[in-house]
Amino acid sequence: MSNDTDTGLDLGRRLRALRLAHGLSQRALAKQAGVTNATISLIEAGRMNPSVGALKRVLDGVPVSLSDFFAFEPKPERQVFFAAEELTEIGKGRISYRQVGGNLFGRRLQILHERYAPGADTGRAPLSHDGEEGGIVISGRLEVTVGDERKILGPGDAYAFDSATPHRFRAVGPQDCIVVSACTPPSF
Amino acid sequence: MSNDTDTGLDLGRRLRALRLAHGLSQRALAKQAGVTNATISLIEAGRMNPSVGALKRVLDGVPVSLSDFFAFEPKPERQVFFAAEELTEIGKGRISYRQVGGNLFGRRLQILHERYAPGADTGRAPLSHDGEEGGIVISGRLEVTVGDERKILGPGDAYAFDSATPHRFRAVGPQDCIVVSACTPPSF
DNA sequence: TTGACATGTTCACGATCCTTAACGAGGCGA
DNA sequence: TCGCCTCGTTAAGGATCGTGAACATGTCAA
Repeated sequence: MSNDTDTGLDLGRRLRALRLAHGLSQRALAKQAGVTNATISLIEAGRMNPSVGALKRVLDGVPVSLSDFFAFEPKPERQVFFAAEELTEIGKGRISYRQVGGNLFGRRLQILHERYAPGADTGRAPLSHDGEEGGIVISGRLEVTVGDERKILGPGDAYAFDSATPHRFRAVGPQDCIVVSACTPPSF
Repeated sequence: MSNDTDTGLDLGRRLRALRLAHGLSQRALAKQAGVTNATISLIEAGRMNPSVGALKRVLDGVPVSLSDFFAFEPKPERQVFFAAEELTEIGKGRISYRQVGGNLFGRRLQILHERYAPGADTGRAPLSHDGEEGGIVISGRLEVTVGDERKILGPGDAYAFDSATPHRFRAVGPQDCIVVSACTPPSF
């Protein structure tokens, strides 16, 4: 750990995931929190060990309590993004189901067909509810943020993650975005 | 708040309560935590706003998680020590009741320093409320009637019974009788 | 392309943390 | 009483935080 200020807390990861899940830029969060964007950047980069007061101000800008912030346990790494050709075909009949991540999921799945207007945005997502979810982009372009990972997916690309991880979806580009998604347990 | 580093978090009170609850001195906690006793002292005094890493090290020495630490809601400040002249008089006539603590709202225990003039008598007590009470005679002689039992107590003697039982106190002998009593819940 | 804007990063510097090393108060046995 | 220990507090100074101001990159519209 050459340059890092390692507290063994994943402060940076935690904060970045939290911020992105709420659709905030570093400067936006900094403004709400009353600190500077440099502070956010350095904390997220793990290059500084903030004071409790500073961290509280930052979290008040989200807002999230210190207790909840530290209660959030970042999940162990797992494959999140799958290229189009990585999907496994499990289609039956005349419909082709191409499953994300092989047999990672259990059986209590609800599958949705979603359509995003250009620029549509899920905004913030609940920080922690049990379950898993995933989806496949059919057409258009979808920006997916999961934890501190962000990627723009195109037709055929897919995502899959644990619902406890903060996440966010946003359609980018000029056309509608169509996604087939699934989650468990079913969430009307 | 002249000199204080006030984060609105009661960091100092939290930490002190936690440390004392674990029977640790500042130096003992500091040693286990790998920080210096000065750090503990300054944090508890509210004269410094520790870094998250430092606070984590301190809490690891307890040990308590950051989440639990911040979830812990410190009780509203309440007076703990009372000088003799600070006890609030709630008696009248020939019996003096001097209560520990002025406002018992939200408390479960009422403690009284009682002084009976010679021959003073409580009469028959209301027998409705639940709870327990008891006391120790400090000086003089006290005739205690509980239910159908009656006894005269001298210095060092004590009593304890269920408040629902009819009871009565009467000072006997030539001198004042002093009793320290307690009951739960408070009876006003 | 160009400009305008937003994003995240980096750097110099004043403010603050955290340590080292003291101090005063209080308890206990000789 | 003395000596010795432990307690919590305080002062001085090097290390680090957090800021203000740049920088580099990417996106979008014209």
